[in-house]
Amino acid sequence: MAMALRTAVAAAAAPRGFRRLFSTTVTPPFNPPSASVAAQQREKAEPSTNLFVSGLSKRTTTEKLHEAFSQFGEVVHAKVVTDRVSGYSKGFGFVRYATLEDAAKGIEGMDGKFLDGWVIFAEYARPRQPPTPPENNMYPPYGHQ
DNA sequence: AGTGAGCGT
Repeated sequence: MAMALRTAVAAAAAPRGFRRLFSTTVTPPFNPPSASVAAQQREKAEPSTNLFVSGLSKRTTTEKLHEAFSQFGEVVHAKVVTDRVSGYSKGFGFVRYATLEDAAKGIEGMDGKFLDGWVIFAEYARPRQPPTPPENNMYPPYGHQ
């Protein structure tokens, strides 16, 4: 009985080692851009009229942001993100141009430039979160089925 | 906070 058991254990362990040998010969599948949403969030967003501006001075206001980016196109909306309770700037903001061409010129003209003594970064903003959460909160979370 | 990478009350 003891020998049969040891044989069974050895037979079960062997195939795992072979699988590793064969797995190295498998060609890795191509990874489309839509493979991982989380990884895509770390990459630069595709061209948009909306711009994400970071590296701002804490003293830079929405008006200053609007007027600085207006030199390179028609700004339809600009906003410095501030803390709701303290009211202080978080050091970044958003600028929306009227057209994609203006947005491109805005990046070319403002990215890496100085604003209020700080080097700012202008890039295309990522699409925002779903603005309309579905009505699926009527029932308590983690509740039983 | 005097904060210093980030994606919005």
